[in-house]
Amino acid sequence: MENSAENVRSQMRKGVLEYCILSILDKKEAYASSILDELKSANMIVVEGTVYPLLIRQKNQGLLSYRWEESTQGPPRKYYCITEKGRQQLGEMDAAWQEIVDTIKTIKER
Amino acid sequence: MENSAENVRSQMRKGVLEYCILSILDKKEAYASSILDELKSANMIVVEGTVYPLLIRQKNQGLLSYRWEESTQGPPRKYYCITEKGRQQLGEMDAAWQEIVDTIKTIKER
DNA sequence: TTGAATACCTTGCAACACAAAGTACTAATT
DNA sequence: AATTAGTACTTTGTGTTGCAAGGTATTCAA
Repeated sequence: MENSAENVRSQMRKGVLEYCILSILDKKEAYASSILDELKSANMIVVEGTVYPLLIRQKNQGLLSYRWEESTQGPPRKYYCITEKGRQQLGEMDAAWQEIVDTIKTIKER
Repeated sequence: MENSAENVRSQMRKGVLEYCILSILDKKEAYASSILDELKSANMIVVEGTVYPLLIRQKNQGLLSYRWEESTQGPPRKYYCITEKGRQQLGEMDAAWQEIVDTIKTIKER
């Protein structure tokens, strides 16, 4: 029922992943697999079944748009791109993140 | 369906709250209402319905123990205290938290 | 005895991450 | 031509979490 170390990380990822993905797409458009690679290289382990539904959710909320692009290596890719609304949301997330970081610092330092 | 700013914060709290509570109890024992007050004063808005079940969960996992203490002002208080196992878990959470903070820094700086 | 303050607890719901399985396209083997 | 490996996208079901809303119980003052 519990894999302590991994479970701790999994729970902390909640809500933060969405922030990571918007941040990645704020720099340049990308498709799901490449986003997965970037997250892994930044030490954030995630799986497909988490990222795909998340991208669809964000698209349905109007935070992202996408276009199909042919690939010479395999099936076509769905390139996601942040929207204006997505940038606003990202701004809110930057603030929320900073708040949480500060809160924990406050609690720890007391 | 959505109160964007608040919802963003609520989602980010997931998994982090547990960390905050263990951190607070690592310094000194406390009862639920006083923990709520400390969280609020550190800018982490939470409600009773969140904290009580969380404390019970952590107790059931053996991370906390408690004792009842009479109060001159109202009903008796349930003072929670971190256990050895709780301290170990807290150590893992410290590492997990640092990892996430670093991950986001990495993504943002690229 | 009524009300306010304090403190604890429960129920039902929505959001999220994950495991596991499935679909579909391309290119290199066999 | 058929099979296999690689790439990419999608869906279903499960467990965990935070929250709103409501409830129980104790003490003390008006």
